[in-house]
Amino acid sequence: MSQKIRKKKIPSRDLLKIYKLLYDTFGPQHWWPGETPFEIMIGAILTQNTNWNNVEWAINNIKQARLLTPESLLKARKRIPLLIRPSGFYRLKAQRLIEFLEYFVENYQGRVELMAKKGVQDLRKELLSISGIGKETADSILLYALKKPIFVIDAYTRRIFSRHKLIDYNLAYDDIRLIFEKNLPRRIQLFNEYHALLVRLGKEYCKKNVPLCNTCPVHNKF
DNA sequence: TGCCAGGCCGGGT
DNA sequence: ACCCGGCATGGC
Repeated sequence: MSQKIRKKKIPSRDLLKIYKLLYDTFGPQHWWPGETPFEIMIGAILTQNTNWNNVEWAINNIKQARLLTPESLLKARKRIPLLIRPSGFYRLKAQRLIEFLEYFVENYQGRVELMAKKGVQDLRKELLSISGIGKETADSILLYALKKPIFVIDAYTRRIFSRHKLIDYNLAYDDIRLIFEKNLPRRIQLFNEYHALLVRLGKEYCKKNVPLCNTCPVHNKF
């Protein structure tokens, strides 16, 4: 039997309460872990279903090859699979990177500031039209690279909130996203920190086959 | 050692 | 509208 769908909306104060609890527990997470918006974009694609350590390894390979710019990476497209090999699914991700790079260079000259001029909803549609960029990847790019007010949902978010019976695990991505966006102040920094804190909590306490332990800082707190 | 990691796509039902 | 197999490496 599947979990009951929560019928009442999650009150805004609950979401803020959880945020404060996480922030008080873990402190600022300084996300996204990348030095430039472009590096963040690359990382968002490479981290799909992949441990972040492997992604860092891959990004460092690109850096050491001095190819961490849209144009240079696109020109060296044949080297991409080998460079990003540690991040897994490397042939697939090489294709995805190339598709994104072509889009980025052709439409915005590979310049973040030009891309960021466009409205968030238009950008989201554009990103989602690229094969290999789904909702979480698009939203990560929008929030962390382009500083747009979009709340990123990931497996940890879904798992944490469903285990605490605040949402149905199978609720659609955008439905979960809108719960956060509608019940929180529309602030970039809040969206940034909240998602990062959820990943932090998830990594330490909410892995796939490990039930939430009673030392989880959120356990029985709301 | 098997399971997992900050998904996504395409084909089948 | 779901459901599933495939994609791949490295850490524990």
